Amino acid sequence: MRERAYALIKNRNKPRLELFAHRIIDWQQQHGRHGLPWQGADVYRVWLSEIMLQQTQVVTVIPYYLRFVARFPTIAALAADSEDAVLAHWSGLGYYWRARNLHRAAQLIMQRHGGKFPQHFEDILALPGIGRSTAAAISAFAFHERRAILDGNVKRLLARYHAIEGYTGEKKTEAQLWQQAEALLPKRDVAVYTQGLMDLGALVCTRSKPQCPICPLQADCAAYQNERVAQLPTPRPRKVLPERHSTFLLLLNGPDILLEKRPGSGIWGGLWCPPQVDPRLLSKVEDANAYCLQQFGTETIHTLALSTFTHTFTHFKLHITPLLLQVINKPKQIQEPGMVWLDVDDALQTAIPTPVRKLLQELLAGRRLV
DNA sequence: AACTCGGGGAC
DNA sequence: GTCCCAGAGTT
Repeated sequence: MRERAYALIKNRNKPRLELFAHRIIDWQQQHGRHGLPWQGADVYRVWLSEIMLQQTQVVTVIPYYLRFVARFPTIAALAADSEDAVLAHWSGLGYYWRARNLHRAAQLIMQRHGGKFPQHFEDILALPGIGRSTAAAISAFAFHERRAILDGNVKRLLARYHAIEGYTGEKKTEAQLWQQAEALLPKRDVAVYTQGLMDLGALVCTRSKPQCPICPLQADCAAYQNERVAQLPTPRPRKVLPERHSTFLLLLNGPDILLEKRPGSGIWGGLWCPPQVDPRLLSKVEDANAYCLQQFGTETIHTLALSTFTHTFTHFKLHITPLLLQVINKPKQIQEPGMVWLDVDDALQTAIPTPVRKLLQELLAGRRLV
């Protein structure tokens, strides 16, 4: 507290905008995060970390990041490998278009930029999966360029610091926040400053129970002065989640299960899933046998409905009823190229979404593969 | 401007 | 259960 007061007096001749950055940089060097695996790494690793960290917290990302760089150590290695291999290493992290864009961008870098990650902001921004904020973060961290980021942490921090009202996802509010983010940029030490903003948002200016007493911005934080910290930023408008129902057809032939590749766009794009069917098409469980015979040419000798569970997405709830179908044949001729019979153990190593992974693991644990 | 993309941590 | 996280792309 006394140190901060002294800092304010000591820097009284500095312009106020510069003082903000100075406090962030000072705080980062003393209290920020320094041991993250991508900090100080090459631009490929900085890029990868920024993509993985979109809408995903640091603790969740770290194990995925380490496995990913071990498997794909360079842009060239990433570009040369298959999309399936990339998705398999993304399996469970969510927002799978991030992985497909990453893979596509790696190939574009090989073509357009001779395998060297572009250094110019406009070229970085032009890569798929990289928007304004991510391009700025890469530019700041890897190239020490003076660019403003605006991620969830910074939005919350600035909304409080300037007491900006309105949902931060709203265009008008976001425009104000971008303007502030640009205005507050320091002339130098942009990498440390950017990391400081993120860390202060993640560690001190948290969504709930922010640590205002130890915050370096407390002295002139508008929300703190007005006792509006708990009310800012304005929360996202509430809305009721629509609900959908789906039956997962778990076709089992000995140790093998039938999976099909989902289309590139939409939920779980590019991932492998058991065939799904609208439960309204099956008036009774046995209807699934006829359905599978017609669709896949399989003859079922035993059918068992497992208990329904719910998977919640950002915009809807999915009620999943798994239907276990023991089949006695595995048609040689696969109708679609996007279909495959896989040993359940192998299926767990491929690109599957989390609810499918949980189902397969329960299947193995329950020894229901007979 | 409004929607669509997962999954998990924190509460 | 709710809310949000190192957001971007599409319409």
